[in-house]
Amino acid sequence: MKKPLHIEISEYIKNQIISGKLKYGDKINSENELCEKFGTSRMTVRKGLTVLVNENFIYSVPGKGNFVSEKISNQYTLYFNELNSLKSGNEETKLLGVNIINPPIEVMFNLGITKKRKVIVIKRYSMKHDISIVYDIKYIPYHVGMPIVEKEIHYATFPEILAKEMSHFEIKKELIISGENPSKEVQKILKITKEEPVMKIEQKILDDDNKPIGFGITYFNSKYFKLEASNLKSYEGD
Amino acid sequence: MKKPLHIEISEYIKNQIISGKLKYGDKINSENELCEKFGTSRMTVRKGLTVLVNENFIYSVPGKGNFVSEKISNQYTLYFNELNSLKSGNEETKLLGVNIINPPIEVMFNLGITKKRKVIVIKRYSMKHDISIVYDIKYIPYHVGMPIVEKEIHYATFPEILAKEMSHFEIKKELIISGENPSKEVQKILKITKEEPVMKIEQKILDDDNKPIGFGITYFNSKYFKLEASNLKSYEGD
DNA sequence: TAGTGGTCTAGACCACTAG
DNA sequence: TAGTGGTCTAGACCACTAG
Repeated sequence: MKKPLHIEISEYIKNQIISGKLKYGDKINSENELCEKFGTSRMTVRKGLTVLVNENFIYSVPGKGNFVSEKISNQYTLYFNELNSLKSGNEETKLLGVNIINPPIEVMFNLGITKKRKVIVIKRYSMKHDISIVYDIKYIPYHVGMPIVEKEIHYATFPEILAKEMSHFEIKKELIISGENPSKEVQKILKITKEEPVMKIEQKILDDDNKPIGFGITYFNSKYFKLEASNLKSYEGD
Repeated sequence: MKKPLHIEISEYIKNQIISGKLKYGDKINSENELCEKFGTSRMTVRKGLTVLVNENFIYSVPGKGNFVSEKISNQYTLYFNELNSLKSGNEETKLLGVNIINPPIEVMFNLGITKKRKVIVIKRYSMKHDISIVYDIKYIPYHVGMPIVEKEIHYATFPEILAKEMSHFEIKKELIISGENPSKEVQKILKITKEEPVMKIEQKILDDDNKPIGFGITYFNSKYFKLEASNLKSYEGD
């Protein structure tokens, strides 16, 4: 397996950065210098540099050159799947009920709707070894003729449920994570006392125009569940 | 501002996907078809497609063609800065103390060290409008001659503190987020009772060989702080 | 065998930068 | 004015796919 030349070029620059030879703000070799050094054409050099630009190792300033980026960042990648968070696979998801109701205030606010608009509520919870760990509530603005498929509701994640109604591209998802003492309802489902804290994750799904199309709240028993995040990105993280 | 041709090509494909004309698994026009359609050369077409590959809209199968990706994912981007989480800027960070101690068990475990190895502890907290919101503790394995700069300890984030010791590239960072009842120490600093839950964020910094080089715990008063994440990526999220 | 994407060449013209 | 990166062309050869 011979490495393509453009990969060799990007690794050459990357090594200069990792080894410390090049530091933040430094100018790297110009494209023409790299062409000469590797005996190749500019298109090949540029292909190698594009990789580094995408990985945020370098940035380019037209007319001046390519420069090393500041790499320290506060950015992490987090995976959140409200049903499958307990990765072991021993868990069991139960559907508590599906109803059409008048929206509570919190839901009106988060979905940007008035109290006249009915919403569908889906309540589910997950157990593992007979311990209730997750309680999940979803709210979706109701409109007549909405196809609600039992199997989906039972096993699908929120984006999956909503994807049926729209192109599944360009969905915006937001999470708000907090800790709180459980309400009576949550205490009952998770079988905990008021003093045992839960992690609350609010999930908002927005369409292309930033209009909310779904709002969910997931409560986790803090004793049995922790969220994890890291700065290593992987594509298709399911 | 005339748009570059390769951008027009990538937007053309993107629109086909967003509008639903192309769905998951569908084959998009071949590169040669796109060349003809846009009256351009293959390199330009490929440049347009590369953008879509990087954004995970399409993937290519050599010998067959380019295909639309599955876009639903559970991946979110989270920004975490233990000192600057209270974005408003009204907050004030105070240094409680720096000490060299024998590591507690939790720290030994997370740093992968024995009890013989001393660690540096840095304790800081942040207030906003006279309310303590964040209590932050950092542990770093001690070695002689370690340059500890007062100003850095006071104001720098964990990766920044550690970056001095190594190339700041290729740092791996992991977060574990949970909810819990505060210990006596945390109660005192955050001025809360045992019943008021805190959000606990453990931060582990690893070097290239996955060896821990720093461990931190940040406690947030849940009443005043929530973590946010979304699926929109932005580079340089500071 | 015809078509596909992957790599690469050797040029070109452009706007911009900085002395 | 010389050098830089941004865009684009019109080719080439390759390995792979699938009928």
